[in-house]
Amino acid sequence: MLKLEDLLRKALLAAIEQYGVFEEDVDIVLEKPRESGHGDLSTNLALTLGGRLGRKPRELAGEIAAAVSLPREIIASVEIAGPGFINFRIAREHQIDRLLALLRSDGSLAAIKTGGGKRINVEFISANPTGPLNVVSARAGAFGMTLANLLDAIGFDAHAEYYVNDAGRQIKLLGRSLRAHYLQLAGRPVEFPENGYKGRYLEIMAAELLAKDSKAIQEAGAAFDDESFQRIELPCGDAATWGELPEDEAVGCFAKYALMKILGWQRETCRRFGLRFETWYFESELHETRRIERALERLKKQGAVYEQEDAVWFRSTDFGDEKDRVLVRSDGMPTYFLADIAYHYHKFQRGFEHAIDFWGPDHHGYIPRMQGAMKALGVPEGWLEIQILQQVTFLEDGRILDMSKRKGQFVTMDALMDEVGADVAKFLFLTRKPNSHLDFDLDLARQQSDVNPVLKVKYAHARSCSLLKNAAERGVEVGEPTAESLSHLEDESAWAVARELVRLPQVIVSAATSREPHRLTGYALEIATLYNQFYNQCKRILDQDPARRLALLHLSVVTGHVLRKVAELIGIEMPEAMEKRD
RNA sequence: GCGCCCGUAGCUCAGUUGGAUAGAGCAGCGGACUUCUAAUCCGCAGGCCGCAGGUUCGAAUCCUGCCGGGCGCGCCA
Repeated sequence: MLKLEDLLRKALLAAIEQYGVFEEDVDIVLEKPRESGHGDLSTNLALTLGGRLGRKPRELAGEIAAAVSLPREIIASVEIAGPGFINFRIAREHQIDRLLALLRSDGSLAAIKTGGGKRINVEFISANPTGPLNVVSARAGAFGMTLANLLDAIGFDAHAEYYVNDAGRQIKLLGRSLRAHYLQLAGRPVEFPENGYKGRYLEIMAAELLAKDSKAIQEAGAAFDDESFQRIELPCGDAATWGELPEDEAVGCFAKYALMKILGWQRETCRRFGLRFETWYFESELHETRRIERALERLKKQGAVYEQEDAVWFRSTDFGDEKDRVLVRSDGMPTYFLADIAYHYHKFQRGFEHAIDFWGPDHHGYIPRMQGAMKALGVPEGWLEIQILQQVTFLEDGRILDMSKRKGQFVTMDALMDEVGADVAKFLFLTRKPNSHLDFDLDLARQQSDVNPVLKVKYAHARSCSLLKNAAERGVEVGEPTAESLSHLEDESAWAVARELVRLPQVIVSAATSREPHRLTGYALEIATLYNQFYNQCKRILDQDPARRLALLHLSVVTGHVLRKVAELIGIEMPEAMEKRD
């Protein structure tokens, strides 16, 4: 695909030299016209050039079209149309080559690997470890993972990362909350902490701890066997004795236990959702390795810091923020902001050439100060890229669900997967672009019916598989598609599928570079629709004469391959058969 | 009040980074099952692309100003 565009660009450049226009003067845009009647590729070159040269675009287009020289076996026709578009129609032989190139390991999907193996860090979800993962994290999960997959697909080395805020007030509050639940269950009067976590999960956790005690602790700890979680350590002793400890110490033990349990849940939820994080980065590590102080020192050295009213401030107004921000509170505690600076600075030091963060819309006001801090630390402009994922509103019975964690009334990511399945959820999240709000109607998603676009895609895939299976059962030798077999592709509906299939490399590149993974789902749906149309149009493929039959079967081979490729990027299953529904 | 995001069919949203006659799904109406799996397909109807200016060959897309909605504006995280 890209090679073809280069060829056209070169030819067009040669054709416009006569007007004294050279490569550096123009940006030649080639795109697939919306209407297939307008050819396979189109350029607006004459339109943009017309104004500059003081010529009528349509006339100019005619001249350029006449001057452009292209090999016949690649470009079948060059036409001018509309106000001055130049439209190219790709020769059948070359379209077939492109279809075949999709299947080759050194083909068009290899050609888009232009990232040079550069390491890119993609951080997403990073929810507080104070409860089970909330559904609002699911969208970030789907986007982050798919973007990481896309970056890998274009030749980068993407590194999915989860930041764990396992230090600070929230954790203390978590410990106090669990302790209160535990003591209450043990029949001891205790005041529940203000703003404490009241979710059922903590009551259950407390009950389990009360019933099984050290055994529960051992079990929770045993869940962490891999490297990322070596920081997780068992709390001292057993729960029965924690109640006797001074409150501060007891809180520490309860907090450790709660953290261990909750991280276990969160990790399991991510696994179930198909999210593979290469690193779980713990905030506590930043404290232990003194990176927080070191980041502060560095900011001080740059003169970006001052003291006022016992607190330490970052001069973020120097970097376009609306006010300066506190780094160290007057009680001597570093703020979340400072820890986050240290974390991102360390991310930079770890050798990533680029970092992408996915944040919720409630954090957008945080961007200027974070970017300001990176700049102050000498991190190159643009190194940190922050993507804001807009809000998801969940609807049930036509009403908006309140997702507040604190009130203990929330829908978990696990509940979502129980209800609609991971694939449906992922696909639906990825049908909207990142910066538009998403209404997720649970009643609708629960229906395993045709309102679910993902099923349409899966069905199209299963259909292509069953067609091939039936062919085999009838003794038809299918084998691999070749230029010869596909040369018998005649049906217009089949070519409509083919033309869409060969766009795959471009779709991947554009989805990756624009950070808009939702283009993948749209593409998959388009393929499914076109394939269904084709399937309806070309009745009884297996009863056709052998040459045509083989061409259509081979088109199905490529279709299946492309759908699986997209599914792999999105992280969903593509079944070979669907259960028959009556 | 200031900042960010959004405003496209009755509903939920796409719109290939400024292109040709603005699309899809659902809902509505009418068709196609002696089926290679109908979870499908075909047709009809549905639009002031929030409003008003501007930029240019050309704007749903870019700029400005309004209107409407969401979110944010802590020594919280």
